[in-house]
Amino acid sequence: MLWSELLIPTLREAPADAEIASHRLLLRAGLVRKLAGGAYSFLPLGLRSLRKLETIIREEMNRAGAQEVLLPALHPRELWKKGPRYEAALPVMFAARSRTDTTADTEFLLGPTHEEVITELVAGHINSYRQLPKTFYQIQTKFRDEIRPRFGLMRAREFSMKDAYSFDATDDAAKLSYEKMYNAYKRIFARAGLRCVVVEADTGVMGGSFSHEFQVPCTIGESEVVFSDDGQYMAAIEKARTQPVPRTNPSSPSPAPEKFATPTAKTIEELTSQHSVPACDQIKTLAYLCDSRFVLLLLRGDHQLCEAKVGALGYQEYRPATEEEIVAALGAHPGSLGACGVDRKKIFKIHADLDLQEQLGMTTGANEDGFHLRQVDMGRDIRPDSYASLRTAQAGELTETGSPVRIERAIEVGHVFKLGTKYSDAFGAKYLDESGKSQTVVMGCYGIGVGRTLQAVVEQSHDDNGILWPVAIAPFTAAILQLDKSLSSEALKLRDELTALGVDAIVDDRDERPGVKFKDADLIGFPIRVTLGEKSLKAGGVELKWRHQKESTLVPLDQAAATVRQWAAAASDQ
RNA sequence: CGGAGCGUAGCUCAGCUUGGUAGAGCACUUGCUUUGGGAGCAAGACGUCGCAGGUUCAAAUCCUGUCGCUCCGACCA
Repeated sequence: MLWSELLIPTLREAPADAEIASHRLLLRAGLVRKLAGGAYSFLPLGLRSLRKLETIIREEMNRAGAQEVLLPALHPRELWKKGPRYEAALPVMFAARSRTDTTADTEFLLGPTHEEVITELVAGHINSYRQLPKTFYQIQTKFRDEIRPRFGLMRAREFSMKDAYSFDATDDAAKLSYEKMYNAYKRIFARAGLRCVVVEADTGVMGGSFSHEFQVPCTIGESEVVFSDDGQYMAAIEKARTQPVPRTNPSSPSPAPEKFATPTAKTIEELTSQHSVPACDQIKTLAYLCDSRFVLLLLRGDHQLCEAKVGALGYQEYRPATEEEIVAALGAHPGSLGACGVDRKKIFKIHADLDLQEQLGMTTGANEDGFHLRQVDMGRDIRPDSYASLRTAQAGELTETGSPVRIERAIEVGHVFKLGTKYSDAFGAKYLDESGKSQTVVMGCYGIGVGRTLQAVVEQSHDDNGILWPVAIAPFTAAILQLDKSLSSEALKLRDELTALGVDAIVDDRDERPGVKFKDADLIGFPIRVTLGEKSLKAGGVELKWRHQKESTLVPLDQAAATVRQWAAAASDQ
């Protein structure tokens, strides 16, 4: 390829609306351009990298026995209504109106993901255990009406995703499929030159029995991952469980709860400062509407609710109750709420955090404005319907084995779920087993954000001058900087030799000063730079230089191609 | 959806307070010089000042509305 023929609009200055390094670099290096919020065009160089990443993904999917399909982006609304998460997914789906739509609802939705489509397909075509297992994958554009697209490709409204779906006869077989995908993912990210960690994760709206996230630790990440210092424990914040800072639990039951006036204490902090009740001795009472029913969530005063864990209780939809709803159900305003002696007819469930189990001598709201109760014993006075992990882990707390944890931000590049039968039940994906009995197919699903992964590589691998692409997904492995017009035939010959050896190279044939070419090559970050100029020829050939190293190597012109190939091959083997 | 900020040339930004003929640097075109880390000189081209209304003799500038973008938060399969 000739530089002069391609559209490579590098920018000397960063566009003002790009905040993070990788976003700025993708724009400055001329890899992508924004069309609208959350919608990006890939320019020739950006597309080359994207395609290389997709190729890696395809190779690993195929190696793991998955087969590729291409599914529509246009989904009938009826299909989603038939599925198990229509209500929950509705807010993020773009609707597409057809001319023939007559009702208020549109007939079509733009697919945010494809479990419904693939399960419907499989339900219609797989009838026998002999046809299982099967794993399908697709790499294509998905649409999500993100409330707040940001950071370029990191969270876009239109984005490329690889999704795979496994279908198995039994739960054990499904676990095997899951493991295959899990291992394929590790290979994919390793080949893409990405350092990532795998953590236990929450299944969220997707549902299912367990899942793992592939996370790239990075300060601008939007996920939080809990790591233990001894390296034994890693988990998504939505899943993490740690031991709380201990409180001193009285050894014997309290006397009966005692009401006391707290006219100006509406918060945990005010109760601590005005009435000397440590936060850890308080019960925080949060009112939520879960699947339209009133639910109380109880936490220790010094703990924070982790909303994802509310979903893990089995609720599909949940939100904090409004003040009106709270007064109607409890008769008091936020700041004086408690679960003692509440009218259970108005309250569907009371869920308490694990760290409240068997706690004695707690203080909580009296459900009467301006009053609290002390000497509250969980088992005697509140009797929650369940104890579950509800709180957010905090840095410095200990794992079960006693190692302190820290919390780091990370970019979620992949997520694998063992789904179970949530979708196959809804779509009637059944098969006949060996004994002729009808069974439900067991599923798993496995996603990779392709554009996000590409950007994560840039975020993880750059310096002040630009990107440092791994050989595997660089737009071109080598850039030949032709510094003198007169050397055009030498440059092209070198390019052709490299091509013949399987190394893709771009020739910077522009009529630009050397400095411009060096700067642009560094900015885009081609792994290997080949400098060809009168000066280098006089010195004995061409200069070869790794993007990530300072020193260059002088190589005779006729050995240049072979040497570049060696370098590239060595890097790929690592 | 709450909070904050920004929309002026392809990019970075000034001008707005105090209304009076649209600016700079970079990029682009042409010429000359230069040529190993974002060259110099000269000449040139490039704008419905986000959009709509209003005030005014006169609006990039003041007022109202609206749209878009960015950041923080909430949300996130």
